[in-house]
Amino acid sequence: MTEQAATTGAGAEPAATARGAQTRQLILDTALRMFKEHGYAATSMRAVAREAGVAVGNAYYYFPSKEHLILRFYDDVQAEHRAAAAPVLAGSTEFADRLAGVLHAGVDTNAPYHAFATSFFKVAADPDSPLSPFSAESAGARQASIALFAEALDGSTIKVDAQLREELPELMWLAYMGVILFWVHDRSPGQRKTYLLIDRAAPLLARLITMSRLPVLRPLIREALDLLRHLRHRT
Amino acid sequence: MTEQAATTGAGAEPAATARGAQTRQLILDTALRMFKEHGYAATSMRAVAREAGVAVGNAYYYFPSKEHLILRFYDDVQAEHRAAAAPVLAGSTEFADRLAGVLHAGVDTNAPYHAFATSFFKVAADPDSPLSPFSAESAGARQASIALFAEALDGSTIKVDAQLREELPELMWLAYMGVILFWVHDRSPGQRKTYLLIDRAAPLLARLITMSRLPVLRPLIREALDLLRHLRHRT
DNA sequence: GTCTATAGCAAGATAGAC
DNA sequence: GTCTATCTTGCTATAGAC
Repeated sequence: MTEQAATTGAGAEPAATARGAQTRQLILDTALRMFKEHGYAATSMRAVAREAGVAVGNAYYYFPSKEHLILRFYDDVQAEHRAAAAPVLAGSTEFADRLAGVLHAGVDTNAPYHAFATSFFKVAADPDSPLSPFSAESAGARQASIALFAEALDGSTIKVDAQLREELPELMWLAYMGVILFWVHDRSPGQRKTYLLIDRAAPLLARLITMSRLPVLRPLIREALDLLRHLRHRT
Repeated sequence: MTEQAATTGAGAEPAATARGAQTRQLILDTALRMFKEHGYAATSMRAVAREAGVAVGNAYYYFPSKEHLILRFYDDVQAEHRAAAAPVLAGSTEFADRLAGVLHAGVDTNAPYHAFATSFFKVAADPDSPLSPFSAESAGARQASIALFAEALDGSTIKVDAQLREELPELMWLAYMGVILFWVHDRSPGQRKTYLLIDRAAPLLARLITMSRLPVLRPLIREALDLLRHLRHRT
């Protein structure tokens, strides 16, 4: 079992001594609890500090900004995601099952936070925010997540066009982002529509990927991949 | 100049008397000018009020929040989209050209404001906000936009599977939302990557849509459409 | 290296008098 | 409708204690 998700390059948040680590954890836990209870926007740094029994300055000593509190939270969720996905990755070699399983696990780990996920989703939507899934600061968590999808692909028996296979883990991660986007907007009880989407779209994608080697589709796929490579890099 | 864009159901912003309407317009014009000059974040409500020669409270009397100032602005831009798309819709019957043309027009009209478009985007990304493109309140604007894509489709010579054709305008609009999402994150000079995406993805989509009638793809398309119908309605 | 206390800034937003 | 005064909040600064 992999213990360590790659850490976000979020910058040093001091925790040299044991006492320091404890204080930092206290602040983080307090903040996340309050976020869950009252939402992100409605929870002020002053309130977090008061509730945790520390000075405001102390909170800022450990976390450069309010948003960085959530960044840490992302890391935790990502680590849980991998753990939650482990069973299905050990149990099936069917691509559709493995993909659906990892997506399921992703939504499951986020489920307890659906209520306040919306309140900080708008923060994550800002391209300039370190919270953006595309930002440099979240590169660590992103790479760890992509690696999880690579694992889902590699352990499957699906036959994939060689060029497509190279890009597929990142594309699967993109699909995951799409699922999260849907999930955030999903108002059905228990977000059951999101699960419906996963369970029915995964086999569809598996069939489409299998068909990627057909002569009719291959040139289309190749051109799409070429476009993707042009678009990927910044600037 | 088009007076009325489809209104966002953004709520009443008082303009009872003639003088009131004048004051409101003054505040709006001043704000938009300053946004364009210095960006959204760098323009404070105090500065807007001072520049317009009114009190801060007065600005808030007409606009519930700083973000609502942008909303009004966005309405104006939206109105330009249809006008900007008119030439290409009158000039070609090729589906790829028409789709690319409408998408181009959409990005073009937004282009001058890319720098502070992210500010609006943050608000629109919040599922609870009436400004969300998926919200009930923005249904009017959304339908108008979808109608524009329906026009792009109907005026083209492309052959489409009957069931797919029914859903295609909405799917094209969804693709447009995706393009905007990409555009907001696009840091390349002049957002040239967004134009690259449009110009190369549109022909690809056209080919894919044409192929939707092939026996290999048809069942896949049918199932995807069935899923789409299950997911569309709220709750 | 940790942590407190307090003061203060600029900004978004509001209350209530006129 | 319009103003002034005030509140709240993210965040910074400083100075010092253990």
